[in-house]
Parts: sequence; structure tokens; C-alpha cells
Amino acid sequence: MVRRDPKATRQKLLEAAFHAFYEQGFQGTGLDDVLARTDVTKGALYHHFANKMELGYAVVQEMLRPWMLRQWVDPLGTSGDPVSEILATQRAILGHMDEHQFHMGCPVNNLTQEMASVDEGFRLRLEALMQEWRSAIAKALDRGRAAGTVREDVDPEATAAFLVAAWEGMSGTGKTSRDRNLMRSMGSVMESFLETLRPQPSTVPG
Amino acid sequence: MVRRDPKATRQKLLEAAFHAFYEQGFQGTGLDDVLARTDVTKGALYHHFANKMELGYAVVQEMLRPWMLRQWVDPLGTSGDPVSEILATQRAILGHMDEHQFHMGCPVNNLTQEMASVDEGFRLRLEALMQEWRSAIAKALDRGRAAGTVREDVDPEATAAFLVAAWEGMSGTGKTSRDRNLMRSMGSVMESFLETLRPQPSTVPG
Amino acid sequence: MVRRDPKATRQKLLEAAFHAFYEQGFQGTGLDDVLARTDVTKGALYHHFANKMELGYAVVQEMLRPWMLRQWVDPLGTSGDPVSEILATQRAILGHMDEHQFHMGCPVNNLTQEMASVDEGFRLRLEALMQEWRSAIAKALDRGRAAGTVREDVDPEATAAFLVAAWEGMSGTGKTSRDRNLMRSMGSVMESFLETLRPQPSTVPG
Amino acid sequence: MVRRDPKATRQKLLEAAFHAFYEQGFQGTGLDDVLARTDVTKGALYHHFANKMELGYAVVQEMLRPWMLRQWVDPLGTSGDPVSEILATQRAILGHMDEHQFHMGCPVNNLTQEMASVDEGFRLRLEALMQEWRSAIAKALDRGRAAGTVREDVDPEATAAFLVAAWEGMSGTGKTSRDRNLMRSMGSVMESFLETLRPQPSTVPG
DNA sequence: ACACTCGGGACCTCCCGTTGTT
DNA sequence: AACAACGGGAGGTCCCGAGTGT
Repeated sequence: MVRRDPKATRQKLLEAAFHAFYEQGFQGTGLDDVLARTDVTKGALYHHFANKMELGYAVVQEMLRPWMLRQWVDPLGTSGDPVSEILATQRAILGHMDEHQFHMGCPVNNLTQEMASVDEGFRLRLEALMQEWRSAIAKALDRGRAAGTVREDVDPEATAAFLVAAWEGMSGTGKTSRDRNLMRSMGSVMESFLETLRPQPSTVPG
Repeated sequence: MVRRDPKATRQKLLEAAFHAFYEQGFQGTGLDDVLARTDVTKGALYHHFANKMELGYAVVQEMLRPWMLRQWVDPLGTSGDPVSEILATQRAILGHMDEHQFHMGCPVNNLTQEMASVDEGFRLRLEALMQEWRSAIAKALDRGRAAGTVREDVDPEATAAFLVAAWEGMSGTGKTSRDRNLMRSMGSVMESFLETLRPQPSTVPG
Repeated sequence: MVRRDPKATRQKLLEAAFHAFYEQGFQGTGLDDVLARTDVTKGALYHHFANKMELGYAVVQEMLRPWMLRQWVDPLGTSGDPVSEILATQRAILGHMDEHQFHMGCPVNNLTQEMASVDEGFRLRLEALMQEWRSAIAKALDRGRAAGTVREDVDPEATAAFLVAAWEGMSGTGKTSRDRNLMRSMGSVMESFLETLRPQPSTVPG
Repeated sequence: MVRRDPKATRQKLLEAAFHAFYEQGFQGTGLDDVLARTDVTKGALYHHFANKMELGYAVVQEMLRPWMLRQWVDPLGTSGDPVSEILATQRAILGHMDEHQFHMGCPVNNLTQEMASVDEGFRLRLEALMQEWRSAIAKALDRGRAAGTVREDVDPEATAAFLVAAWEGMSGTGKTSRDRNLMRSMGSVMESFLETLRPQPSTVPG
């Protein structure tokens, strides 16, 4: 086994903490729970992180943020038809979601709901992350407006915020209900909402 | 001082527990935190509730459920125009929400996100509560369909689920961002979505 | 064994803590050290004392203070010849002091030197205790002045403070040197100083 | 920056340790507290000192001892009137003492009271230091006896021990009471005691 | 119905000291 | 000579729950 590999040690801690917080919540997780998922000792943990809070903050920025970008932002691309891209992204995520993820919900949302009103440090970091998410969607919608694939009267910022909120709400609903049909139903409603963002075909016949 | 008033004691505990869980989370709250908000002792608490979990369950059913019904279900009425009723309810809630509520988010959502994947007893009770909520909305939408104020092709169950999810997501966004403008923006998008549920005016041009 | 005897439990803790602090210092003593001297558990300890600090404060007021009064104040009596009383008290203490006490020094002095500059709560309580001690001596010296057994030009407060300081210093010296002869020597010097407090015999030669 | 300067590193550690132990006590000070006062790392510390205890011993011998000699022994000089010299030294020290020193007490006394009964290594080293101090005073008093400025019947060793003890006790009183007037009062009594060491003027009347 | 006392373990944090490396 | 990484345990605190008494 490789001793003395500080980067790897830190990474192992972050990953173990991410999973533990995801499954038991931040407050419900003991540092021993985190350590039990690794071969790292408490001394090493406290060498890399000042305290539990800082470990939590690092999880937000070094695990949650990349996870969110990979899942929701990167697939967006830069084409002129964001509605189709968003639709495809949503379908991909809902389709590929395994049982575990389905039951546990969105890690960003979980931590947000648990910690935003408990600790300001968490709130600030999570809000920055959400803002980045909303911005990416808003920018995409703006591209669509420029390209004429999104209606002129759509407010990109407001719509992006609504979309993100709805997704978070849906993930919460899935986690609580554990009902995939319900999930699919909400997905359909979301899709029809997304379609209303496109310019209406001139409904003038002939 | 009136000693021996079991009902009042129980109620005081439920109210204190509700507020404590609301503000610090279930896992982040100690029984002593609850007791510190009352003049009740631990002996009395354990007389009324078997353990912390049962106290939590009781809060869900005796505090959260009535709160939800009062806020979201009762105002719905029985008229034939549910979209307007929902619109009015949402406006009333968003409008009257004070700073504290705004910062703390929806108590149902908070507890759901924190505990649904941690404890099955919580999940079941919270899911029942959410289901009741969705049902009430779905029933209202159905009345609208019958009355012709809601489009025929609207799926009441799916749409209700989506609406509830979106509201929960919005409350979470408000809590994290603490940005009332953002809240208003999402409200507007939600309103325009609600409007799409009404039958379209015949778009026959002049 | 008698269960449920809160007063006895509290007392056992105070006594164990007194001895532990006396022998290892406050900072050098762990709560487990205290508990190991009793059959009390940590839960019980934290029922009776809010934290280690409060336990320390209680030791000062409920153990150290009575100990000091019994040893130095009560024997003083109310006669008109305080110098003789003080002399007798000092001799009794120095004479009866066992090896253990000799090696450990004065418990009041030990705690004072260790904690006065570390924690304000300790300093205040210890200063109050010392003040009581000085006052008792000063009052006695005053009685002597009134009775003519103490010189008119003796400042009771100042002299009392000096006496107490010197005793504390002597106890510290004994503890460090572990030299009983040295202790006796200092005792003699102290005695001759005490004698100078009496009115001088008219030194008129025959 | 000059790396690799072992002597300077060692000195920095001793100084930081001296101040930390002075302010928080030996047992109350963590090695990290010491390191935080320097730009030295733990590796360097453990290169120069085997463990915390040895660091403490080195502080006694390389910081406390010179400090004591400079303050109490060097000013003594070699004249034939030690009482006046001691008087002057005491006045200088009491007069020049700043607030910090006044509140913190005598570093030698602090460490002595805290550690003498806890660790034999400390006790031995501190006792040697105190012995050196007492010896210097005793030797001075002896010089006085030879010169006729000190009474024949004064026991130099015993009186020196008493003086040192009284000073230590006074410094402890000052630290606990934080009362400069009390300090001055004790100083006056001490001065009048010192005067009694001089040969009495022949009280032969006309 | 309620109060007080107590049990024992889990929690986060810190601490002293060691080891591998440069 | 000095440094960063790490080991492992002890420290004070808190917490849930049980037991006893009224």
C-alpha cells in the first residue's frame, strides 16, 4: 500500500464524506462513519481538514460542484436549441438514474435543505453552486432566444430558476414517494412546460 | 400554577419540537433543545412519547399535516375554477411569508429532505402527507376539467405532483438564496405555467 | 449500595475532584481521573455540574473555603492577644502537617498560582477566599491593637496581607524543597517577625 | 530567509515556550500553542527537544534561571550593606513591574506551584534554581554581618529562605488580587521587616 | 402525570509523538 | 536540520434513554 500520499488521502476522505453525508445527512454523520469508509485515521483527517464543518465545505466545493456541472451543465452544449438540449439532459438523467440515486435524491438538494438554515457557511457555498447552475441554464436559454428557438417573452433568469427549483422538487418527491411512475408523470408535465418555451407555430391556417 | 394537564403538556412539547426541528433539523436537535423551549422535564416527555423518533412522527402528523392542510388545501374551496384558486393561494402564501419563514423554508420539505432517506418511519408518514396534498390539488384540477376551466388533456395527478414539487423546490431556492426578487421571478413563471392549464382561446385570427 | 442519593453523589464528586486537582492540578486532571476516584458515572457528573469549570468553582467554594476557615480562621478565637493565637495556629499547622500535605503544598495556593491568570472565574472566586482570610487576620490584629497587645503603628490590613502571602510562599517553598529543616527555619523567622508586632518593652536599662 | 540556523531555532522555541507556559501554565499549553508563536514546525521542535517535558526543563534552566539571576541576584552587588541593596532591588522590581507581569505573577513561582508536585524532574530543577536564589541572598546577608550592617543574631540561610518565600507569596497575592495598593502595603511591611535586620541603635538614654 | 437522578456511550476536537522525505 | 503527513488515544461535552420516587 502506498503510504504518504497526501492528495490521495484527502481525496479518499472527500469521497467517503460525500457518500456518508449523502446517505445520512451532515448532522447525522459522525466523523467515525466517514473514517470507517476509509483506511484513514482521525489524526490524518484533522491534518487535512480543520474540523467537520470545513470537511463539509470541501465536499460542497470539490465533490458536489463538479458533480452538478458534469450532470447538468456540461451536457448543455452550445447549440442554438437549448430546449431540446435541456429535454435530452433531463431524459438522460431520469432514464439512467439507478435505484440508489432514486431513493437518496439529489445530493445538492439534500444538503441544501438540511444545512442552509443551520449554518451560514454552508448556505453561502451552496447558494453559489446553485447560482452557477441557474446561470448556465439562463445563458443557454438566452442563446435560444438569439437563435429564435426560444420565445422572445421568456425571461431566461426567471425560467432557469424555475426549472432548477422544479427539478429539485421532483428529486425530493421521487425520494419520498419511491414511485417511478409518479416521477415519469412529473417528467411529462415538465416536458410540456419546456415545449411552451418554443415560439408558437403561427396557428394561422392556410 | 396548574400542574397535571397532560393534554397541554403534550401540546407544548409538540409545538416546541416543531419549532426546534424546523430550525435545527431533526438530527441537529437534542431533546434538551426541545425541553429548553418549554417548562417541561424529560420525565414528562418520555411519559408522552416513547422516544425521540416517536416525537418526530407525532410532529409530522399533529403539526405538519394540519399546517399543510390549512395553508394549501383549505383555501382551495370547491369552485369550478381551480386554476384561479391555486393562483390566489400561491399569491397569498408568497405575499404573506415573513422573513423567518422565508429563511427557513417549508417545514414539510425540510424534514422530508433530511429524513426521508435516513428513516423509513419518517419517509412513510411524510409521503402520506404529500400524497394527501397532491390528491387535493388533483381533485381540484379534476373539478376544473369537469367545469371546462381546465384543458381536457391535462393529467390531474401528474400536474398536481409537478405543482407540489415545483413549490417545494421554490421554497428551497428561497431559503438558500434569500433573494425575494428571485422568488417573485419564479412565481411569475409558475403563474404563466398555471395559465397554460386553461383551455386556449380559439386562436382564430380576424 | 444506596442508589439515588443526589447529595451524597455531589459530595463524592467534590471530594474526588478536590483531591485530584490538589495532586495533579486542575488542567492536569481529566474528568476520568475524578470519576476513577468514585463510583459515579460521567452522566451523573454532568447532571450535577455544567462542565469541568463549574466543578472547579464548586471545589473552591465548597471544599477549599471551609478547609481554609477551619485551618486558619476558626483557631484564631477572640482573645485580646492575636499574636499569640497566630503563633499557636502556625505552630499547630506546621507541626501536624503530614508528609503528603508537606509535599503537595497548600491547596489554595496551588490552585491560585495555576489558574488565577488562566481563568477569570477562578481568579475571582479565589481572590474572594483570600480576602476573607486576610480580613480575619486583620480583624484579629485590630483586636490586639485595641487591647494593647499589638503596637499602635501596625497596619492591620497590610500586615495581614503580608502574613498570608508569607505563609503561601513558605508552603510553596516546602513543597519544592521537601526540606523540613528549611521549613522550621522559615517558621522561626516568621515567629520573630510576629514578635516585632508586640509593643516593645521599655528598653531602659537598669 | 535564513534556513538552517539551529541555534536560532532552538532559541525561538525556548522563548515561545517560556511565554506560553507563563501565560497558560505548562499543562495548559499544547505544543501547537508553542509552535503557533513561532514559524517553526513540529519536526524541528522534536529535533531539538526529546519531548514536551524536556522542553519544559530547558525553559527552566535556560530562560527562568537567567531571568531570576538578572532580576534578583545581579543587582545585589558586593557592598557591605545588603539590607539596603535588597531594599533597592525590591523597590526597583515592584516599581518597574508592568500590568502584564503584575497580572501573570512570577514565572518561577507559577511553574513551581503547578509542577513541583506533579513531576519530579521539574521539582528538582526548580528547587536547584530556588536554592541558588536563597544562597545569593544568604551570602549577601553574611557579608552584612561581617560588615556590621546586619545583626549578629540573624540566621542568613533562614532569613533568606523567608525573604524568598515572602516575595513569591506576594507575587501570588498580586496576581490574584490585581490590587496595586495591596501590593504596596505588603511592600511596606516587608521593608519594615528588613529594617529589623539591621543592628538596633544603642537605645541608651542620656 | 410528572420530576429528578443516573448510565454509558458517541461526538467532535485536540494532543503528543513518530515516521518518511527532502 | 527541518518538514509535512500521520497514528492513535484522551479530552470535555452532550445526548438518548432508563430508573426511581412522588
